[in-house]
This record gives sequence, C-alpha cells and structure tokens, in this order.
Amino acid sequence: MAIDCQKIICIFAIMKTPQKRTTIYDIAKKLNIAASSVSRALSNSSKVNPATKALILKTAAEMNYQQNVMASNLRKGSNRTIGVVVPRINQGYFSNIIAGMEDITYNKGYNLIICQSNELHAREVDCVNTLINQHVNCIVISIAAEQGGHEHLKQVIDHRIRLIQFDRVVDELETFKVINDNERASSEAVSHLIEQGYQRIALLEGPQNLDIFRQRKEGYLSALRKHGLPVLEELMCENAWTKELSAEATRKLLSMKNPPDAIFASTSDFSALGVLEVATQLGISVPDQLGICGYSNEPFTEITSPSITTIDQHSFSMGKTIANLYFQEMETTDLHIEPKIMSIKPKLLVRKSTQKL
Amino acid sequence: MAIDCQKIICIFAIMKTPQKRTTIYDIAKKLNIAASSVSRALSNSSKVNPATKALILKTAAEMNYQQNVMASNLRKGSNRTIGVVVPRINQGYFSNIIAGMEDITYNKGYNLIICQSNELHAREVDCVNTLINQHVNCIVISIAAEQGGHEHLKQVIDHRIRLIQFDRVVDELETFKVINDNERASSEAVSHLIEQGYQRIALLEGPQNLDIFRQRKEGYLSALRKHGLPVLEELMCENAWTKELSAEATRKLLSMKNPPDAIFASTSDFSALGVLEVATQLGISVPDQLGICGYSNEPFTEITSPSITTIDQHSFSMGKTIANLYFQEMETTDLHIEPKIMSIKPKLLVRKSTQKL
DNA sequence: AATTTTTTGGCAATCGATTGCCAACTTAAA
DNA sequence: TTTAAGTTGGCAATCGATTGCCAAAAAATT
Repeated sequence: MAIDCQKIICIFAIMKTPQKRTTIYDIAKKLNIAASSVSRALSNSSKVNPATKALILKTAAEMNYQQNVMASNLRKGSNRTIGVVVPRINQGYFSNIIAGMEDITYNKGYNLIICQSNELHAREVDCVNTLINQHVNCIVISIAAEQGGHEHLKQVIDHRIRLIQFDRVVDELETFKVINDNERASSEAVSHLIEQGYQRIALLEGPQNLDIFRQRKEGYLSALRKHGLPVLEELMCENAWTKELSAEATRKLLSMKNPPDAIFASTSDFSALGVLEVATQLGISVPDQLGICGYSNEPFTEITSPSITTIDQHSFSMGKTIANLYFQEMETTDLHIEPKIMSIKPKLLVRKSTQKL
Repeated sequence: MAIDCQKIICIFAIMKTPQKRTTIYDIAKKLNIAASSVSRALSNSSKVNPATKALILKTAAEMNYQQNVMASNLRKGSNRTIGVVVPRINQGYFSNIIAGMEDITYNKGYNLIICQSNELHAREVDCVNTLINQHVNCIVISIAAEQGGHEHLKQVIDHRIRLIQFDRVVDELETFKVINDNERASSEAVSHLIEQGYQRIALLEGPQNLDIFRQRKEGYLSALRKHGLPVLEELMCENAWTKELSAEATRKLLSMKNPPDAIFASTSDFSALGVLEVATQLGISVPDQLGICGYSNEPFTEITSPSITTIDQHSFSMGKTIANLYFQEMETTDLHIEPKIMSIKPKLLVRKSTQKL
C-alpha cells in the first residue's frame, strides 16, 4: 500500500512571538490578590466571595487562561486518564469497545490513552509500563494472542492502578473483568446448526492459550454432547483464525471423503468469510450443502451472499459497561475492592448461511 | 442493542495495604546521595560516575521505581502526547489512521489521546479545549460534519500547540495539512465510468460545507466536462451520505423517466452499498444496467456481489505520514514554521460493479 | 609539589496548581 | 458596646522530577 504521489506545497506563515501561557499567578498579580484565591475561584470553591469569583473568572477568560493540567495532576496525584491496551485499534470489535468507553469517559472529563499490542506480548508489556509511568487511573486491557507471562499485569496492581480486563482475560488474575459468555454463545450457535439439520459440524479454532477460544471450543463440544452427536477429531482445526488460514482449513475439510456439512468459525467472521469464499469457489451451495456460522458480527456479515449467521458481542455497549464499571466501582473507594466479573451474553444472529429449512 | 443478561459474580480479594510509590528521593535517601544524582542517572546523563549510575539503576529496579511522568512533564513543559480528534473512532478510515499514527508514535515514546466529536461541532470544540488543557504537544484533527466556526482551532495555535489537520480540513486556516487529492480521485473515478460506456452518471453528494465533498463534486464535474458530457442537475443528489439516505436517493433516481446508468457515491462506500441494495431489490443488474462506484475502500466492498469499485485513501499509511510529519517538522524547531500541505493521491480500485466491458 | 583542568555530585530554585492553616474582616447575637 | 460566629482570602508547603550553578574531589599538566 504505497503512496502514489506526494506533492508538497509550502506556505509561508508569520508566527506570533511565543508568549507564555497565563497562569493563576498572572491573574493574581493583575488583580492584586493571592493565587490561592484564583485557584479557589476557578474550582468554584465556596470559600471565595461571589463578587470576587466573578471578577476572577472574567479576568481569566480575558487573559485566555487555560489550566495547566500537568500541574494540577501532579498536585492531585491523579490525571483522570484511563489507558487502553488492545491487540489492534482498527478492528471493528475493539474500535467499538473504545468508542463505547469514550462515550462515557468524555462526559466524566476523563481522557483515554490508546495503545495497541499488535498481538505481541513484548509490546504489550511495554505499553503497560508506559501507562504505569503515566500514572493513569486505570488500565483496561485485552491481552495479546502471543503467549507470555502476566507479570506486567501484577505490576499494574502493585502500583495501585486499577485494572480491568476484558474479552481476552487472564483468568487466574483476580481483577475486574468484563467478558462475553463465550461458551454459552458457542453452544447456542452449534445447537442452532444441529437444529437446522446439520450433522457433521466442523470447528475452526483460535489459539488455545487464549481463554476465549478454549471456551468457544468447550461450547461447541457441549452442544454436540447435549444433542448426542459424536465428537470427531478430524473436524476440529487448530489455529484457523485468519481468513487465509481458514480458507486453507476449509479446503482440507471439504476434500475429505466424508466432509462436514457445516463449519463453525469460532474465531471470527473473517474466518467465516474465508470459508464462504472457498465454498463459493468450489461451487458448494451455502446453506444447502454447507452451513456457516461466524463470530463477532462484523458489519460485512450482513451483506455477503448469503448473509452470514454470527454472534453479536454488543461491543459498543460493552465499552460503555467497562467505563461505567470504573466509575461506579473504582473511581472513589480505594479499600476492600472486591473484583467483579461481568459476563455479557452475546446474541446469536441467525442469517441465511445457516437457514436450511 | 441491549444487553441480554448480566450475571455478576463477586470474588473477595485481599488488597495489600497501599504503600506509596518510590520516588527519586526514596532512592537518594537509601543510597545517601542527592536526588539530583538519581535523576541524572535515570536519564542517563554523562555527569554521573558510571559506577554510581549502575548502583542507582540497580537500586531503582529493586525498589520497583517508576518515573512519575506528571512531575517530569510539569518540569519539562511537554508531555510527549499527541491528541487526536476524529468524528468517529469506530469507522474504518479513522481507526486505520489512528492505527498508523500509533505505529509511529509508539516507537518515539509518545502517547495518543483519542477523542471523538461524533460529528458535532460543540463536542469538537470541547475536545479541543480538553486537549489544550492537557498541554498536548500536537493536536491532529479531522473536523466534524456539523457546520461551525473554527475559533477553537485558532485557540490551539494561540496556545502554541502544533496543529495538523487531515482529510476534512479548514482550508483558510494556515496549518499543516495532510489531505487526499479528492478532486483528482473523483475525476478519475468518473472518467473510468465514462470510459466503460456509462453516459448518465448520477452523483451522491456529502454535506457541502465540508471541503472534501465539494472537491469530490468538483472532480465529478470536471470529468464530465473533460469528456463533453452534459451536467444534469437532476442527477446530483444532495446530502446522500448515509446508507439510508443513499438508498432513498437511489430509489428516486431509478424511478425517473430517464434514469441514470451509473451512480457515483462520492460520500462513502456505505452509500454505495445502499445503492447496490436498492438495485438488487429492483432487479436492476449491476454493472450491466447500472454502474456503481463508492469511496474509501471499506473492507466490505471487496466481498459484495458484485464487488464494488471504490477509491482507496491509504488510510493506514496516511496515519503514519501524519505522525512522521510531526516528528520531522514540528517536534524540535519552534520558530519559522512554514505550514506544509501534503496531498496524497488516492487510488482507484476497479472492481466488478463498474466493469461493463 | 603546585597549579590547572576535568569529573562528579550537591543545593536549591523551578514548573503551576492545590489546600491546610490561620489571620483579618464582616456580620450577628448578647 | 462587647463577644461569638461565620466569611473571606493570604501564606507557605506540597506534589516529584529537572537543571543551572557551584564546590569538592580527582586527574592531568607544568
């Protein structure tokens, strides 16, 4: 993806001579009062005469005063900032989570600092350390796929910074968590497939070091058991969690003597898309000869032909939930916090790719 | 999009008694040296004996020291942070821009603070003010669609904060800008349609208070002129910039006595999708009876049937360009900055929706 | 051995806002 | 008129890291 052409046009500009920012001291000096009064007036304290307060505010506005948050933060020991670490910002699920969080934090006057781990553990550790350094009030994280320890998360707690894990969580760490009930959603999806008459249902798995993918597999297995269907090793494909890997896995599956009649791409809708493309190439009709179910409700699943059955994780409202969790449970109280786990039940969206009937 | 069910599980946890963070003074006291030496050692200054330095670093690590960036920032007057204001985070184009920026800023040890204006002017002003308060080093902005003044952007400059506008820019403000050559891209797209044999090409316009949409219209007009085609008012639809509005406009267009044989959805691929859906509903075959061209190269355009011709804006690399611009031109020098405009030429991606031949 | 130069590291001011404490002043009550 | 209660606002310490300036110590030079 190269840049075809970059024409650069220069425009001369006259820059103003850099004047210093106005501080509360400047305002105090001008009005011949103490800086403390200015500070109190600006923070709307009741300990300052309404008339004086009005005068201060007016002067502050005139002098174009903007609070130096760095100084305030230092003094107050908090910077009203939440750090977010996600594998990738530009992935529908995560950007929705962030958008949802921002919606809440904005109203509370908090800022979000965003970091992406790019699915790499080392980089994730780095991001977390940066955020610790920044003394953020809270770190919200969904861990990278690459396997690694979680010392860095313990560090967060040791530094007395709130920690909320979401989606991909480290189970053994006792922190606040906001997760989806992956097992139940998977189980429902597979049950739905079975009820539609599919008998040989294949599973595309994600990296099993991540809880969410283990849980989705568990849901698959439990649905098969519940309906008395055999668990067939040959129908379960490891690490098929990109579109390309899924396409490859699908080709293998469909060339079996006894191929599956449905594929549950438990990893993502991108995988499901890979399946659909291969099926289309091979002239296999979906949903009649092959049922396909994805995961995440990416926008495109609605517009493929046929549209793809998938699982909506309520990502935007999940982001809101995370932010609200911080404000309700963690902003003020600082002792005896009992980590809560909030499990949100995703919703199965039945579309054409699995409607045989 | 409601949450179906939320089960909340409480887990009791024993919290450590909150000990204070270690500061350079703690380290200094422990080693019986001055805090200034600790500071110098930690910033790897040459003015401290290598042996002492090593000792200090070792002790710092042992004491689990993490720099208090707030204090450092206050003293240094810079916080190595770039603020980003976009209409929406969870929109492919913008999240890619942010991802691209983060890629660069991460390596430079800078942080990104993200705000979304939700296309509202008042909220944008608010975001900008917050960022000014935060004393960010630079503000990167793509303005909201809602019409409004740009005093807030002047404020940014008045506060001596770097300002980079991208994509949707206020032309008359002399700041650094990173834009796409919308006019040229549009012109190319329309020329392509004409070359494919389409004669009556309709235009779906975005809000004309935004430069980018005016430019795209300009490109449309110039292509028509260049090929000697008449400009027909009835084929230009104002404010058709969501999927729904486009669908509506398309229905009107296609019910004309003399309907268009191609539609250029200059606003976005979502609009193009609206067009495609209506055409499909009406049994109008694409590309034979109707050509469709979108804008932005959203991921889904590749997988619709037929796939949609669109314009790729190199969003990820555009994000990188923005960040690099800051580091190359604005990080150090503070006088005589000549605002540059970088124009990136988008690429027309011809797909099936316009291949008549 | 005496002097100059270079290293090393301490002191204290600084960044700007906040806040506990106390003094001066106003108002109300005795 | 005096005392008590309530307002208003100033002083100065504080948050923690940084850095200019200077002195002590070490090394190099004469």
